[in-house]
Formats: sequence, C-alpha cells, structure tokens
Amino acid sequence: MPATAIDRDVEQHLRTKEIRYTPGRRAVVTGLAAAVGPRSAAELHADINNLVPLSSLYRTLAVLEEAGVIVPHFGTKGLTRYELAEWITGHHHHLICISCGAVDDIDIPAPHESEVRRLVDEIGETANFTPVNHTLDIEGKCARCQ
Amino acid sequence: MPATAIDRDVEQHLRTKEIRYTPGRRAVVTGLAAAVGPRSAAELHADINNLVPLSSLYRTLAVLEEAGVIVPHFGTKGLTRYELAEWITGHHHHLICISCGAVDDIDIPAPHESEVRRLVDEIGETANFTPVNHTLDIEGKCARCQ
DNA sequence: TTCCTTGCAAACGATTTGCATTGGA
DNA sequence: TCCAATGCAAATCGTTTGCAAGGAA
Repeated sequence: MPATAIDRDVEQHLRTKEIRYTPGRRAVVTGLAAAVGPRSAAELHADINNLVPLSSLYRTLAVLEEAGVIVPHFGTKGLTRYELAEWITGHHHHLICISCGAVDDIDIPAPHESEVRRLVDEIGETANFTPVNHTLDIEGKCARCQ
Repeated sequence: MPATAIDRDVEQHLRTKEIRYTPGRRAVVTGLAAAVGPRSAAELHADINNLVPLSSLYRTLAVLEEAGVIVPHFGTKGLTRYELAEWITGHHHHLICISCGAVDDIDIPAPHESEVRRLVDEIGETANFTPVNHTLDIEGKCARCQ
C-alpha cells in the first residue's frame, strides 16, 4: 500500500518503533511530503481535505514528532508548522524574503555545511552547551524582489 | 529621567517617530534591557512586578515592535518572546535548550562571526539572493540540563 | 479481550479586542 | 480640549485533554 519512497521509509521507521501507521497518520505524512514548506495543523487539515479532525490531527502530529518523523518549525507568531525530519528531506536551511515573505529551502554545499557545524560545535563548547541541531536562516531579498 | 544609555537611546528614537515613551513602555524596555535573553509577555509581566496589566503589556509590545525598538523571537512552541533590536544590543545569536526551553543570547567571537557572514554572503550569491540579516540558532542542551 | 486510536466537545493558555476611563500635550 | 494610552473583562485562536466508542492485534 505505500505509495511513495517516503511513505515506505516512514512505514518502515514506525514499524521498528512499533507505532502503527494508520490511515490518518499516512495522510498527514503524505500531505507533508506534497507540501512545499512547513505546514501548520490547520493548513494540513485543509491539505488532506478534512480527512482527519483537528484534534486527531494534533495527536497525530505529536506522535510523528515523538517518533522523529516530523519536526516543528516556529517561524510565525502563535503558530507551529511541521515538516518532515531531515533524515527524510536532507539537512537544509531557509532563505526568508523580507519583501514578499517567501521561505525557500536551501541546500548548502557540503564544505560550507561542515564549516557551519564546526563553528556550532566550537560555540557550544565555549558556552558549555551541547548542540543537537542548528538553524541558519538568511533574511534578505529574493531574486524576484531585488 | 532616562536611567540608562539604552533608555536614552530609545527615548530619542521614539521621539523622532512621535511615539510617547510612557512609564509603562519605559518599564518594558527597562525590563528587556535587564533580561538575559528574549522574554515572553508573561515573563516580562513578572519581571516588572505586575506594574502593567497583561493586556496593556501586549499593546506595548506591539507598539515597540512596530517602532523597531524590539524584535519578536519564535523559538518555543506557542510563545513569542521579545528582545531589544540589534541596533541596541548589537548582533548576536541564540542558544535554545530543547530540554527546559530557556533561550540565551550569545555573542560569538569576531572571527567566527565574519566566517558566518562570509558563508552567508557566498550562499546568497549562489542562490541569487541578497542577504540582509541572518539568524543562527543553536538548539541543544544547556549546562543545567545536561 | 486488551490496547491503541479516534472523534467529539469541553477546557486551556496565549493573545487580542471593545469599551469606558484616564492622562498628557 | 483632544487624542493617545490604559485597565478591565470578554472574546478569539491555536492547541490540549477527558471520555466514550471503534478497531486492530
């Protein structure tokens, strides 16, 4: 029944954790896989055509987050948006246009990425803080808004 | 009446915009200036000893944000925290504890900072994007939560 | 049968708003 | 005087939870 590679990977991932991959959960994952950027509960609810009531959707999001399938993103006032975890989508950063508000995912070249990681580790060490993840968001003007 | 340099700068800044620097607003700015990292409305409310009721506090925060004195930070689920704008505090980054939720400001050494800026500029060039600002948030475990 | 999952409705916490009052310029 | 700022209470919005019903193992 898995429709896509992502779907199959998630199914496998959940099986090893003995978490059921129910139709509602599958719908959410599929919705996120189809989305361009991070989606809020309400947006997902619409995306999957009200298939799952909001309260169940929230519970589904909590389960998937706990299972490491999705990751919350706090970029907007009073709203949590979720996206598939980086082991599915790959590590990436965000370009945020201050003019039109668009958010783009961006992959940066591996050498740059490891430079960032090295910096982050160094900073953490100095501050007695154990880094688990980092977000490098770049705000500026996108190509269309120059 | 301005007590600190920050207070004086903000007073001046607001005067040019013809926005009144009332006692309530001054209290919020002073509270933020005294704080270690970004503060939520509720935290500030406590910080300034309930001097300003929450509803007015929220209005004050909106005014100060609109005026460019403070800046919102979305790092934690369901909460908006504010901090003084960078023209007041200087450029800095954030350490976000995934365990207790605390957010700390961190200055990183100038060489590191210019490395980051160089990276950001290079990334922008590649993506045909003009960087104006960047945020490097590091999520992990703080000293107390190790 | 025994859990886990779901749906509904009510509860919750953060934030916003309407409205009447206060207070500076 | 006049408009902005304030305080209170009620409303709103996103999210969470209690509880009873449905479904898979």
